[in-house]
Amino acid sequence: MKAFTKKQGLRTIEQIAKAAGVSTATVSRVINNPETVKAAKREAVLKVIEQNDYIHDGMAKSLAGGKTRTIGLVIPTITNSIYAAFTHSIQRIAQKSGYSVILVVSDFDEDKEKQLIRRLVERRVDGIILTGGEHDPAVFRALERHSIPCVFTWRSSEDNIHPSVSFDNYEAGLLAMEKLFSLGHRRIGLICGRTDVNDRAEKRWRSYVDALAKHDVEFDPELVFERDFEFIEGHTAMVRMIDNPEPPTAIFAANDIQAIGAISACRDKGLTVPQDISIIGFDDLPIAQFCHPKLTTIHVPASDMGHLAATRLFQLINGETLSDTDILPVKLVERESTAPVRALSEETR
Amino acid sequence: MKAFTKKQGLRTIEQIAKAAGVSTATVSRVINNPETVKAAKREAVLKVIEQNDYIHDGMAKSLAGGKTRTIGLVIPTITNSIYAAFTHSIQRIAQKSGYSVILVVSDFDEDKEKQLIRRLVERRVDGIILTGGEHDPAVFRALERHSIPCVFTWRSSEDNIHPSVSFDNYEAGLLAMEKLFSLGHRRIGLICGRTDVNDRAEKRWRSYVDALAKHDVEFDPELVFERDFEFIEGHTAMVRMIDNPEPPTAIFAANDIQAIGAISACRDKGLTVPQDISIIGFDDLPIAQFCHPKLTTIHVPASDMGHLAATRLFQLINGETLSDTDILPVKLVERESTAPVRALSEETR
DNA sequence: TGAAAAAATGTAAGCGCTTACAAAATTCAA
DNA sequence: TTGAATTTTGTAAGCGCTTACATTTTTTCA
Repeated sequence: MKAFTKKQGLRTIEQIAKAAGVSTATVSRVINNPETVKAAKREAVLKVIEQNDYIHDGMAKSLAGGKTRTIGLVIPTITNSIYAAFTHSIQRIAQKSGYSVILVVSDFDEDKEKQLIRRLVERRVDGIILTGGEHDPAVFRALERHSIPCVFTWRSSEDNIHPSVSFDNYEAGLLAMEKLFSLGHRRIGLICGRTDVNDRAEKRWRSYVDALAKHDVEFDPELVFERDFEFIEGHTAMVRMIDNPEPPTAIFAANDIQAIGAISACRDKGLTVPQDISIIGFDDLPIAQFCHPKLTTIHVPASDMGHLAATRLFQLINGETLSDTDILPVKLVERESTAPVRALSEETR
Repeated sequence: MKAFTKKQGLRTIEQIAKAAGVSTATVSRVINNPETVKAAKREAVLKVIEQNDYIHDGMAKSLAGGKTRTIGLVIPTITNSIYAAFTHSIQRIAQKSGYSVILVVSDFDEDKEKQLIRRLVERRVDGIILTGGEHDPAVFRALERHSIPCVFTWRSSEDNIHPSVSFDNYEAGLLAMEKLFSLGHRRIGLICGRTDVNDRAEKRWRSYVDALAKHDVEFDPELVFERDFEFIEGHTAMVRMIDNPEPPTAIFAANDIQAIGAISACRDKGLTVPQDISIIGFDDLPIAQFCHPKLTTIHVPASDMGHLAATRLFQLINGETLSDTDILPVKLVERESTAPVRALSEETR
C-alpha cells in the first residue's frame, strides 16, 4: 500500500509565507487580489505556490471570509431527464462564476427535502435554487435565519419575498388540451405525476379538468392516472385505458416519459398512434424528436429556466434586490403523435 | 423588500452555550456525542437549540474537525442519462451516510476536469469518485498531496493505488459484435463516442476492430463514426451509412442514445429495423424497453456500479485499505432491433 | 531635495467549531 | 463515611484563512 505516502510540501498559507519570505497577508493577497501586490513579490510567492502544488483550504477561507462560493440545487428526481437539461445549464453558469453546486435530490419527499436543505444550510451555501412550490415551512425559517438567498423554479412563487423563474404550467396544460379538442377529441385520458407531492402535476391536472368543463365533457375518474415518472407507469396506465369499455381517443400525458410509455403500450396492444389514438406529451425532451411516432408535446424551457434562475440567484447573492417573477414562454410543438379523431361508429355521446 | 429581516436568534455555539448555562464544549458534545452528556443538561441544551432553529456552521466544524462530510463525483456529461442512474445510486448511499455530494461535469474536457477537481480539493472533500481513466497527472498529485481517497469507475484502474469499480468495456463490446456476427452480419458499422477523449469509447472501438479481424472482415473507415452523445449524432451518422454505396446490414452503436438516433434515421430513410438493418446498442437505458423497435443492447450495471463505488469510497474514507478492482458483469439483452441478415442479392464479397 | 500622499506590506484579531487536558461532580466499595 | 475510581463538564488552544489597522516603502511634486 502506498497509503503512507508522506505528505511533503507546504500546505498552509503560513508555510508558504515563510518560504517566500513574506507575511501571510501578502500570500492571501496574491491569491485573492494579485494586483495589490508588487510584481516581484507576487512572482516569488506564486513560484513557491506552484512548486508546492499548494491549494488553499476552502473551509478556512469560507470561515474567515463568510462566503462559501457554493450553491445548492434541489430537484425532485433525476430519473426524468428534463431536470438534466435544467441542472446542466445551472452548472454551466455556476462554473463560470467559480461556484460549485451541491446537487440534492428530494425524491418528491417533503420531509427528506427538509433534511437535505438543512444540510445545505449547515454547509452555508451562498444561495439555493428550489424546484416547485411545496416545501416545509421549517425550510423557509432556516433560510431566512441565515439570510440565504433563494430562487424558486418550475413554479412562480406566491409570496413576494423570493424571486421565481418559471413558466405557466396551467396555461401550458391548456395549450395541450385545446390542441386535442381542436382535433375533435372529446374522450380524453390524463396521465400525470402525483398531484399530492408535485404541484406542477397538480396544475396540469387542473388544466385538464378545466378544459374538459369548458367543452362540456364530463370528468371521468377512470381516465385519469397519477403515477411516478417512469416509462412503465405510462405504459400500465395506458393499458388500463385501452381496456376501458369506452376507451379514450386521445391522451394528455403531462410529461414525455409517461407519454412514451403510453405509446409503447398502444403498440403492445395493437393500436397505432396517432391513427387509433392521439397522444400529446409535455416537456419536449430530446427523445421526443427521435422516438416513433415523433412526439407532439409542449416545449418547456428547461435550459433557459436554469440559466435565468442561476443568473437571478447570483444577482441576489451580489446584493441586488429583485422581487420579480420571471415567466418564460412555452409552446406547442406539433409532430406526429396527434391526429384528428376518427369518426368511429362507436363514438358515443 | 424584506431584505433587512433582522436575524434574531442565537447563531453560534457560544451563544447557545451561554443561553443554556453550559460551556461550548458541552454544546458541541450534545450535537456530536449526545450520549456523553447527562440527560438533564442535554435536554436543556437541546431545548435552546430547537427554540432558536440553531444550525451549526459546517465550515467551522470542518475546519476544526478536519472532515467535511462531502464527496465529489466527477462525470463527463449528464446528457447521457446512463450517468443519471449512476449518480442516483451514489447520492442515495451518500445521503444515508450523512454526506453531501458535489456533482461536477467535465464535458469530456480534461483541462476543465482538472480545474473542477482542483476546486473539489479546495473544498477538501473527503473523497472523490472519478469516471474513466484519462486524467491530467496534476489531478493525481493534488489528490495525493491532500491524501484524498478516490475510486475509479467505468474503467478499471491501471495503477494499483486506487481501487476501481467497473465492468469490462472491451468484453462487452465483443459480446455485441459476436451477436451481430452470429446473425450472419459481416458488413457492420460502428457509431461510438469520441475515442480521443473517452476511453470507454476507445475500448468499444477496439472490440469492434478486433471482432472484425477475427472474422476476417476488412476494416472500412467509411463505416465508423465517432460522435458526441446526442440522438442527432447517431442520426446523421446513420444517414451517412445508408447513403454509402455499400451500406452496412448491421450497426454496433456503442451507446443507446446514438442507437436510437440511428433507428430514427433508418425510419426517416424508409428502412425498417431490424428487417432491413440490425442495430445493437450499449447501456440499456430505461428507454431501450419502450422505444420502437425495442432495443437489443448491452446491459451496463450503472446503478450497481454507483452503489459499489460509493461503498468502496466510504470504506476508504474510514481507513480501510483495499486495492481491489471490482469488475461487474454485463449481459446482452436481446430485444427487437436485431435479426438475421437478409440474403440480399446485392450482398457482395 | 524633502515632506506629504499613495502604495505595499505586516501584525494580529477574529471566523465558529472541536478536543486535549484539567477540574469538578458523582459513584463506588469497604 | 471516605478516598479512589469514574463520569461529567469546563478551559483554552488551535484549525487555516481574511482583513482592519498599523507600519513601512515608494512615488509625487513643489
